[in-house]
Amino acid sequence: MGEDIQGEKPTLRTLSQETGFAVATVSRALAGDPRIAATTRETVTAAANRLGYVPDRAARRLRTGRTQVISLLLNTQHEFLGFTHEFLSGITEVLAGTGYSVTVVPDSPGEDRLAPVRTILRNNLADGLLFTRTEAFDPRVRLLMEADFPFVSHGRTEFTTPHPWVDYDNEAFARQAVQHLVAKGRRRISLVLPGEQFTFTQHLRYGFLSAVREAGIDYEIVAGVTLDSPPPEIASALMQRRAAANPPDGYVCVGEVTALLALAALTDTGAVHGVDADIVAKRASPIFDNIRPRIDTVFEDLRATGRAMAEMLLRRMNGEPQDRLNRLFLPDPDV
Amino acid sequence: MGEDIQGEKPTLRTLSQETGFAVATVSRALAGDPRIAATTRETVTAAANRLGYVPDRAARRLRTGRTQVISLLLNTQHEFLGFTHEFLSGITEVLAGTGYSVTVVPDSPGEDRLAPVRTILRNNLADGLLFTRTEAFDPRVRLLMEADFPFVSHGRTEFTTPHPWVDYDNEAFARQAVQHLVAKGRRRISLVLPGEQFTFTQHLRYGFLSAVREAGIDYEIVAGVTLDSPPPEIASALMQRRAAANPPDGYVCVGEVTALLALAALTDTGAVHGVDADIVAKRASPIFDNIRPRIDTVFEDLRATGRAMAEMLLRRMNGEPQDRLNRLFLPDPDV
DNA sequence: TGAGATAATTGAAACGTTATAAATTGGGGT
DNA sequence: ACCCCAATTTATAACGTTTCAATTATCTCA
Repeated sequence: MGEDIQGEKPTLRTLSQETGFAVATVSRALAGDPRIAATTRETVTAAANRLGYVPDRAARRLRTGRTQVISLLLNTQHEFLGFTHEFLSGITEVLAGTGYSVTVVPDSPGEDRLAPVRTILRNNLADGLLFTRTEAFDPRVRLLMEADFPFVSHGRTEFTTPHPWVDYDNEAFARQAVQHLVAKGRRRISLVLPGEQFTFTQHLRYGFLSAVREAGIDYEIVAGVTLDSPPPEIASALMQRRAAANPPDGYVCVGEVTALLALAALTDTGAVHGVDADIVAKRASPIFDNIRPRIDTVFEDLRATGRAMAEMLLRRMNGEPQDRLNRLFLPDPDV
Repeated sequence: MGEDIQGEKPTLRTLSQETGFAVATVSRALAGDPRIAATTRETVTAAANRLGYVPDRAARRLRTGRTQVISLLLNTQHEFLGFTHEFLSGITEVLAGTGYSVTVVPDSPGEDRLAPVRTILRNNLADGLLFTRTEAFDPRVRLLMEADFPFVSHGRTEFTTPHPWVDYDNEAFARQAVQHLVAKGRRRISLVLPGEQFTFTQHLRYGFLSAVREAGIDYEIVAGVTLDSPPPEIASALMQRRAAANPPDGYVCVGEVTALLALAALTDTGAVHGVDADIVAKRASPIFDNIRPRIDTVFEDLRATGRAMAEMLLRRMNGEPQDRLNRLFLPDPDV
């Protein structure tokens, strides 16, 4: 491999000198333009490989306006312990080798959620966008659709215009979790919901309510806190409830942290998991395998989610019709 | 704010027409060149603000060769549950507003660890690099030093040439953990180490060994597995040991997963934490607050680590002498 | 008053690529 | 032999920025 240290980084001009063709010809040969003779394309490609030519991203970007960048809005709050890691791994896995790079942009919950999107649009910082924690009438979705900018949301919206999304069937999860608890004989099931603004909160509520009603059992949705409340607040809400009369005997937990909080609340009030109450949790990491007592879980594969979103974004950027680009992950109970 | 939709994106030429100065003058005025009259600078800056001018990254990059990008090698294996999230949050926190963006590059453990670095160097994909899991004679460090490319490693090396790094004092952690267990009366302490190639493995071993020898107690380093082994393998190694004669009565756990495994091993073999054995763990997330029984922990602030690394990289890129750019985080025991 | 310096500004080139439009080549048909 | 057309190739401009070298305006001092 007598490659590099050749001196300078090879450019189209280098290839032009090397092959004798003009720069423009070289460019089009590498682009696979059918108007360039097949023999020429071969010659040029061979030279490019030999010299280790790689197109300069800045130059291409300046000329074409395409950035070869995909941005991910990284939310600072997530209920799953390995959310960022798994999700990001899935995304980079798909994008490796496509020439796209992934930039991470913080999406602080307190601040204007539109600001980072505006910056990206205005300054042309990316060719596509991925984000999570989608709201029913998410302003980011509205803005991106208006701008006709490629994106995939993690979570659906309630807009009538279709757009690409990847989601997990939280309605089915909630329903199955309740049914599982009912099968264990539980008669009063408790649920902590995420903030009202998120679409998946509605899905969870609907699945939960329809299942408890169908089973004809009692239920309660913990008031005053959401999944995003500080854990101590959730803990104290759960504890207070257990201290009162007629505490729940079943918990549906939408994430790992809440599941641990519920488990701790049981333990700390002298209740025994499996006897006085049961927990069903959605999880994204394997840690529950190592937590005692074991609690029943449903796995949400966030790496696969990241992969699906990245693949879908690539297809969207390739111009596929938007209304086909949707994917709903169904719960795969390991309970 | 009568900004945008002005039609076209404002460029230096727009500002030139707007202010009457030449493009070159506008450029230097915005750069704060002292050879440009103060009044001119004001005029130009005002116009830039009014029109919402933002320099085009591609053009600047093409011209200057600087990418305004910092790359993070994201390892797929980490012992801490929120490693990626916390670390990345710290980095983006510091880089927000500096004009640098962060790209994430996968660093797969099985593959050549140099490959992504080579690509970044060769294709000029970034101005600086951050990475973790540093080895004693890390080939990435060697390559980057040769190329005189700015980077900060998470973890030290054993090269004689100094380079910027941020590290956690794992030797002190191991020592303190042992001392804590000894103070509780424990006499046979067990440790699972990371792979031998990592520098911090040596630090952990040294701190551990010197503390147990000083205390004159027994110890064992779990054989056949490392922190990166699949959790079931670690679990079975721990279980087997507990089933044998004279099991350990103390565990030093370098991460959260191992701590949970140790706890599960105790529970599953009928031993009681706090009675038959104690665990001290390093943790990076608050989840242990919610795990019962409570185990003693030492907190490693990975968000602060990310911040420190990003800040240090900025300083390195600004030309500060390398031998000053080091930071060792000391364990802050909450035990 | 003007020479010589200093301050301020500017034209032009370049970074590496792609797209447009024009130029060249080689046949085929008459 | 000549013209026309298709097949290839090429020169050129442009994307938006920075910087070198050159120009112009302003000032200082004999």
